[in-house]
Amino acid sequence: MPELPEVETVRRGLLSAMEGQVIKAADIRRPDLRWPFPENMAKRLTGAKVTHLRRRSKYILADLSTGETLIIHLGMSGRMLISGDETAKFYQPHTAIQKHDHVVLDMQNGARITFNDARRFGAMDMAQTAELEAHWLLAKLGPEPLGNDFNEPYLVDRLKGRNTPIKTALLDQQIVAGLGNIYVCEVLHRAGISPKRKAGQIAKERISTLVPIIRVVLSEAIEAGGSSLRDHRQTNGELGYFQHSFCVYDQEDQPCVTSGCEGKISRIVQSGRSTFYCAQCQR
DNA sequence: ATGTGTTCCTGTCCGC
DNA sequence: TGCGGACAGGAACACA
Repeated sequence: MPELPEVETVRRGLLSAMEGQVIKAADIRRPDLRWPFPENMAKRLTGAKVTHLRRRSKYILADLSTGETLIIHLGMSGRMLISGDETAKFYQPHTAIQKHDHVVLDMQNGARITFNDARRFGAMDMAQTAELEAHWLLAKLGPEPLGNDFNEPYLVDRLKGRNTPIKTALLDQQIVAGLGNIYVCEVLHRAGISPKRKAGQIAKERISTLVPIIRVVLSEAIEAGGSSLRDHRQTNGELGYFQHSFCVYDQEDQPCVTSGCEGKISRIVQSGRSTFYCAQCQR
């Protein structure tokens, strides 16, 4: 799925078509994604103005004039595509419904937002905006990696005593919210830390280096429009291009790009997920 | 409380 | 070509 940079790319792409605009009609084409859609979702969306379009971790949050917020998660394969937006830099005409188009929002300004998700690991829910932070999907999330609450003392403290590998710890959304498999691999490579090292056994000076590296990697990826491997698309259908900057992810058997390193990228499996790293320069 | 493995679902790719 | 198995940007859940 989209990790934080991909979700942020999608949010930015949706801004001009959605923020400040009224939802004219909502077509909910099946009863559920990962979970059932909320009661009367179409009715609750119709006629509402989107006052703000925000992001929390990997969730897109559309605050509505009705006092509710639409919560959107893209899962592994979710896309949001815009058509019919006259103000768009790259105009896309409407197309016929495609396979796996599950939700279609028609805006008063003529723009259409289509949520497409082949694997249906995505989700949508609605909640009172004032009570959003208590929503079960959001309540336990850790701090935003690009925000001030995520800092060196915080991370050192949260990893203290943890017996799980650092790779697994950084994937834990309760520790830091927004990293996924790609960016954790890339971050650990830049930090020169082995993904296998127990989180609680890494010197605090080394843990501290992770904070700025996480910020830089995510920021660079957002700048690049995210990473498109299989599913991720920007809202105009364009690919992201951060995948061309991968040092380790999906680079099994490639030579390590660290200057002076003679190593080769390995793939291992941790907690059921692929980890890519260089055993030579990541210790 | 922490750590690990399974599960949801569809599509694609690789080897035989 | 066809078929089976592995694998895919996530994360809730069940269990040790």
